[in-house]
Amino acid sequence: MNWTDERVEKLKKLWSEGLSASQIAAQLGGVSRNAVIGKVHRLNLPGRAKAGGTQSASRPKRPVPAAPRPATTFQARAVTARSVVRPAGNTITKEEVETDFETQREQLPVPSNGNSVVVPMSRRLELTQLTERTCKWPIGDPLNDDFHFCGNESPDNSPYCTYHQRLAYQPSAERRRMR
DNA sequence: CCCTGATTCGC
DNA sequence: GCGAATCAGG
Repeated sequence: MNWTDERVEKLKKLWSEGLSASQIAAQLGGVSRNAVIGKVHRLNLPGRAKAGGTQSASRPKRPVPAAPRPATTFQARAVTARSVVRPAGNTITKEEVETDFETQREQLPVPSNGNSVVVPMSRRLELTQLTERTCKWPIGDPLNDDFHFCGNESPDNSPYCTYHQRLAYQPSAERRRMR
């Protein structure tokens, strides 16, 4: 796709409106967010200001020396086999001394028995931010400006999160008597 | 992992 | 000039 005057104009407009590069790329179509960002820079459009000023201080002109693609020319030889005697038939993986940090799972109030009318909070995503694994359940009136999508994580390739999945695919209520 | 913008550099 | 690859940060 070329950067026609029209497209450049739209780019400028959307960028000035604060849309993200990926959002703009989505609207323009045919270009990646990288393309958009690259173009923005080439046009000398103002970048996104970092509020507060805490950042933007460090920015080495040349952070990347030169050695991106080493190709497959190295030999994996660093095998330091620790001779640790294991009980017969017990093959341990790798990690011997491992810092085991706790991963305490937060238990959300999700009663697995019947009475669960818990409506998950939505992430209020905009159409352009939906990805392959975000719930696409619409919320609100599309004509209203507060319209958004659920946006919570959806399993694998499902278009909806586990909650909205049920709403979307409610089995015909009367048909559980089969046996 | 998802996303964001910034930069470099081969094309 | 273009934008993929990459870096860096949230």
